[in-house]
Amino acid sequence: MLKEERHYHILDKIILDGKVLSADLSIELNVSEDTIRRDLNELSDKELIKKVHGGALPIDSNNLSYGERSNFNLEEKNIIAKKAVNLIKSGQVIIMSGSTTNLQLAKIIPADINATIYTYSLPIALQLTEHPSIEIIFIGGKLHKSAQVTVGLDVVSSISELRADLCFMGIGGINVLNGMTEPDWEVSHIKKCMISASDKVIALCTQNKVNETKRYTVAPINKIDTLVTDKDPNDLIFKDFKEKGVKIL
Amino acid sequence: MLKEERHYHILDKIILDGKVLSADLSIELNVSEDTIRRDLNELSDKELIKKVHGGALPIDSNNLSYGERSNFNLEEKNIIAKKAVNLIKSGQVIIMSGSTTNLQLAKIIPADINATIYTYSLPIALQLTEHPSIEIIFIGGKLHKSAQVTVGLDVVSSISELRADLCFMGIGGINVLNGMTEPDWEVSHIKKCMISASDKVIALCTQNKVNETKRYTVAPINKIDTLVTDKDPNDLIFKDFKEKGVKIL
DNA sequence: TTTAATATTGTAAAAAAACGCAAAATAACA
DNA sequence: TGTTATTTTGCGTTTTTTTACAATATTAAA
Repeated sequence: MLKEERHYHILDKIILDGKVLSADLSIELNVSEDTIRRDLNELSDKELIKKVHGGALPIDSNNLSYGERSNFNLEEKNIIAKKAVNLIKSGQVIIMSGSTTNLQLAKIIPADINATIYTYSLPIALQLTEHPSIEIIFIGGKLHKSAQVTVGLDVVSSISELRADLCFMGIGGINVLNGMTEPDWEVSHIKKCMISASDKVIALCTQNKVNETKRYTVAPINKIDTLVTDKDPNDLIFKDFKEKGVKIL
Repeated sequence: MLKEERHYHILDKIILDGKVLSADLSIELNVSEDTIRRDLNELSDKELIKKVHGGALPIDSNNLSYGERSNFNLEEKNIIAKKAVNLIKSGQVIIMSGSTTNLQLAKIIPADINATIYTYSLPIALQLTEHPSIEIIFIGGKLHKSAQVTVGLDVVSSISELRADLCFMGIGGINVLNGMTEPDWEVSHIKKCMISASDKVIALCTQNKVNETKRYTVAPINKIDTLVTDKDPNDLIFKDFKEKGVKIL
């Protein structure tokens, strides 16, 4: 086994177990404790772990990862995600659709939030596994390969059986007259279920989706509680939405 | 063999095995270690691999999941995967457990195979989305973060409702007397369901799991149809298994 | 404090890398 | 075609890295 492999193994184990013991690692990796100590010293020099008597501990960086990430991107979807993340409170049950905006949102949920999130998107679920306290329920079904989400009757029936406080929904198009619309029939159906399963519906919506209309209807405009957008909420484009009782963020 | 060919070979192997050793490559490609080192240097200059003492590692190993990275038995698991992949035929319905051996298997399913695969492992599902014709059904439920698989009652009940031809199962331990065993209660339960849902059970098993016994029983030895291993099937260690009617591959 | 576990330091041996050079293969070109 | 330049490769030598072992010092815990 290569030295770097051992290093990765040690880092993984430290994350998973919260600590490592030199003696354990020596047996596990089949090298002398001496070598392990040298490994720990190197990792410690790189400030990746905290070496202590008998082994090593993780370097505390809970807020680091969050801070690092949230500084990074300044694109539209991130603006939306940053606004939307404030709507999440501990204890809530949340459904997320499979949009990239929701993926960005999943990345920036603060570590101290403690909620249950239902999703049918593989990338979002994977992202959420890095969060320390979110409970993730993956909604199973037939996997749509390119979109990496599950679809089909299983998904529909699973969603209809649950109740959520919030539902974060990416949208295909939105428009005062036709409400929310989707280009894909199956997705439109799933989103209908999501809406009726949730107390509040939050639509995540980049500027370019406003006043678009797609083939299949999801819901009339008044079903939406809050529309989160990358633009100024006071923009004239949202006037009609406001009159229908939709909050703009 | 051309230099470029070697380069492709090295890159392939690094993706598949998670590492390469200069010494191995030298024998495998029939050139001196010197040449291999020069190859590795070039690939490393192009930032396609990470060269380390003794060989090289993939460059993006830090965004791999726990299971994919800290995985010393990858070569053995690959040998198993290569044997097991021949058992897959078009038209079959297959259940896969969440082991890394199954992940390796998922990577090498030939493109012309046309089957339906049920899984409850996020990494396996994600891997399978790259296959052109496999139909993937993801079994939903509560997500176990570090293992990146769904667990719980939802999974159990989903599995009990289906029928499969084959079931590829990673195992915690195996032993003629106690049969298949698992260290985790929930997993043991899920695997029981998998077995009773499948016509044939294929156990994927590295040498070191043989004659191990874990806390929870999954099934007696005669429930296993085929045991796929990285060792020679004629090894004496498998004698007792054969007498119980288990095929060894 | 005493004792057992863990660290440190120095050393030696083994493995691997780097270097320089020359032979061989390949490409370039008159 | 023959000649020359370039690339590729292998080999011996030197240097560096990695590792284990032993002796000694330090730490933590009973």
